[in-house]
Amino acid sequence: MDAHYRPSEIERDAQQYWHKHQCFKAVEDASREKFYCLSMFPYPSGKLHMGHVRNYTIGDVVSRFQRMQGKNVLQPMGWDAFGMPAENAAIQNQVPPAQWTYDNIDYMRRQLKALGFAYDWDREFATCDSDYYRWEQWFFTKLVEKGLVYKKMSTVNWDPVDQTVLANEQVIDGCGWRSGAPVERREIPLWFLKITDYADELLADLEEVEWPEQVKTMQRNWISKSRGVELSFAVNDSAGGECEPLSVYTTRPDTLLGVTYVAVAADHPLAKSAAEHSSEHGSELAAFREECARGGTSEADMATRDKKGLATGHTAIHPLTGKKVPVYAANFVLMEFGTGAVMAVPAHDQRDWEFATAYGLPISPVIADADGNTPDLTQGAYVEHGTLINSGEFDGLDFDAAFKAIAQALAEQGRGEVKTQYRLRDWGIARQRYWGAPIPVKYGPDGQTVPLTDDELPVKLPMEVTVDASGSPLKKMPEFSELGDGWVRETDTFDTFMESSWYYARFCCADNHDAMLDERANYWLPVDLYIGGIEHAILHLLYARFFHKLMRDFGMVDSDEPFQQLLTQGMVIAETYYRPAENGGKQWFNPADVEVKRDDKGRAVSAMLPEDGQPVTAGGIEKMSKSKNNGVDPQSMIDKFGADTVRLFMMFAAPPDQSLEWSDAGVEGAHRFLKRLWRQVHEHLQAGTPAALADVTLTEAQQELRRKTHETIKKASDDIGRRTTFNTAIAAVMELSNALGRFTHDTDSADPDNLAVVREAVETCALLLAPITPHLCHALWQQLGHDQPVIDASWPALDEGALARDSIELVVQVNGKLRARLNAPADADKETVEALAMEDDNVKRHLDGKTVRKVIVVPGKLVNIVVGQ
RNA sequence: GCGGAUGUGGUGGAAUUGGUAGACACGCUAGAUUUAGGUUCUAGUGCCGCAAGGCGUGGGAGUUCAAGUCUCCCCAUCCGCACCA
Repeated sequence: MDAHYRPSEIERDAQQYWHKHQCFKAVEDASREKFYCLSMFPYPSGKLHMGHVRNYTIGDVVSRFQRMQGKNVLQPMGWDAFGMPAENAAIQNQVPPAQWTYDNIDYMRRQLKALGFAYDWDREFATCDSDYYRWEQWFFTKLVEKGLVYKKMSTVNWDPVDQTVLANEQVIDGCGWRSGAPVERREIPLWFLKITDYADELLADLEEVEWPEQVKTMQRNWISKSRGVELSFAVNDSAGGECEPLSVYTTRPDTLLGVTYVAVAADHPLAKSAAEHSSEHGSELAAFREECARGGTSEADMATRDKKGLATGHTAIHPLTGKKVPVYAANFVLMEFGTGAVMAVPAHDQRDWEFATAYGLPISPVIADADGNTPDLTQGAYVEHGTLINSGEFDGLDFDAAFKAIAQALAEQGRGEVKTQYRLRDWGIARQRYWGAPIPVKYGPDGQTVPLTDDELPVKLPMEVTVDASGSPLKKMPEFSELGDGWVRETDTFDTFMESSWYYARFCCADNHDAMLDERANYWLPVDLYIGGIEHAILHLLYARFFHKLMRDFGMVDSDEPFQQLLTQGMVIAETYYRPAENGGKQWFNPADVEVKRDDKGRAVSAMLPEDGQPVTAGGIEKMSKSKNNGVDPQSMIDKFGADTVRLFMMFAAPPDQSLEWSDAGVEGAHRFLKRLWRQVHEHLQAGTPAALADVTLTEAQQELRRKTHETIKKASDDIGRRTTFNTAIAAVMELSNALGRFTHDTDSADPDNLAVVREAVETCALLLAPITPHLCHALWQQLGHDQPVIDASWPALDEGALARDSIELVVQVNGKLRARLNAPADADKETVEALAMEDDNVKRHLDGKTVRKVIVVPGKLVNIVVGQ
């Protein structure tokens, strides 16, 4: 055995072995328990970043662990290949998006292979392969048949200079990112999927999956089912003429008598007609509407704007009292949301209160506070439920009774009804972009809208294309869009969330050219463990769950949920450094190029660029990104230390669901540990031939090392298998390695009996680390004389007998403060333990002159003696 | 603005069921060995204090024999918000 750890050779050899023996090819086998482990597939943006490495290392560790548990494991990999960056690269570098994408895939595939991930590469595909998206197009036409698809007008960001639709990401401070022109909102007809039809089931089935509670909560809040009342206000214009009644939804019908105004979205038809017809408010209102139409469409944009409003001049008639209240147009009411209008109760809704306060509108309380008094409304609204006041016949009712009575009163007049509503909106799936799957629809000369038939599919995306910043390229390609006889193709493409909503199922049968899915999907699905970033907690995961239910309802899968267990991994973050730039912005420097000075405690005190000797400013620890130039290239780390070191550091530096701070020193530490382990095995093999463990009568020291070995097996098994806290599993193996070092240091290392116990310990290290550092363990296992490769070895078995102890350490507290530690027999009863505690000198000193009031004994842990004066 | 999370030594983190705060690692200090395949080994290292001891898990209150862990309030940071993926 080589005395030195040489990762590049070891990793090459192990990877060649796996490749030659097709170790990771997954074959359906009904007689074996399956385990489908899936990591979120990457967008092929160029090269892997550390976030990918982290994500895929977690998946690989679990896959290899489950394999060692005897499961039939499937771990596939593919490419989420459609999306905007390919178009942006095309504009910048004049490279066709397809070429750019497939080149990136080739490079990133090599990187994944260099990291030694146990993928079944036979199942690989990219979503931009027509073999993949053809099924998506086919499925879309089936959804149309089933009535789950419709077209409606929707608001998009319009760049008036580039004459193109912008994504929210491309809107910076209300302006187009390329043109810099203020963005306008525009209404265009778009395709939608009826995800709201499945809202109830999407809520209910969250109970069925083993997901982090926080993710389930986020999804519940996103769908947000509420019970309320939809009611209508009659409306008069400023001249007293009758208008369309105004429909609003409220979850607080109990506060109906506290309505002092009504607010509508600026783009609500009522605001529009008021702007056009009202002489008094018209021009002012038109200007306000124009102002509201500027800027991005994202909800965060809208909600953080200063709350502004303007009276429309219209009045609404209170449906129960007949009282007249003003109708305002307001920028915080969203047309997309509900009816685009709200009834305002400033006494009992904080946002209404703030608006009323700013615009001098009346605030009238109708709910009593907890003491039954009129609530204090000087500092804000009173939003709790309570007993009704100032509400005429409804006075004295509590929330439930008032809800019922007021809903009934409205219903009797035909002015309202109880309604269940969801915050969830239908899924807009049309994009005015080139690099996506074409939506398989054609339009006829007489305005017909017709989904394509099976024999017209797939609609292949033309690969030779000129992409520029203005508009959709497909629109400008008559050879694509013109079908003759006045028929034209839809030129919008699918939202890329469509592709990522069912790829996990396609991996089960990616080679089937005759069907979207086949029976193999039911062998592998649901995915047993799905791993990916927390940033996907809502949209991607919700859409994929929806798609799974759609496929189920078409009989393609028999499960209700796609992902049984979910692990949301944290971000990879790193320090940032910058200097003020001349244009007023910041020039960012990569941490690898910056030298940090530290004080004698290791605190960073200053940083500078060795290149010019001038200082740079630390900008805080942020997510690795191009914009902050704080990314660390995985490739350079693999080249320097090897894949195993990178994998080990990634898994050791933080638990998987927390953010992980990159540290060069930490990577070196991980590398050091692997070198030490290699050396330990090497020295062990040099020391001689071990006796058979079964024949050895163990000394105390040997027993202790065996106990440590089996404690480590117990902890690592639980940490990896149940808790998925790989960092603590690694720490446990490090402890075993330290114990091993002490043992060989303190005892005769050539003694065959000692060697027997050491052999068990080093083999345990190799097996426990095999999922994490598979190349190194492959080599160690070979060196330890095994014919069978470690990839086919079983997870080590726990010997409960080795864990036994005669005595344990107990802690003695006096009034909760630690005063003594004592050794007690493992099976000592309460009385014995208490007596032992009382005998301790230091304990006696703290009891001196005081009365013992109570003694608490926690068996196997501690004694707490409570004393008073 | 709304929804979700996080906060522990100089640093990353550990403490799984309310029961010894700081495992493991980095860094730092001292010593030894070696002088080059990113050395290795030993000892020390939460803070204050000579010590006894006291203090200590973002801040403030509370429950408990006992709180990093439970409850309430506050602060800071991060993620998502429907066309980034």
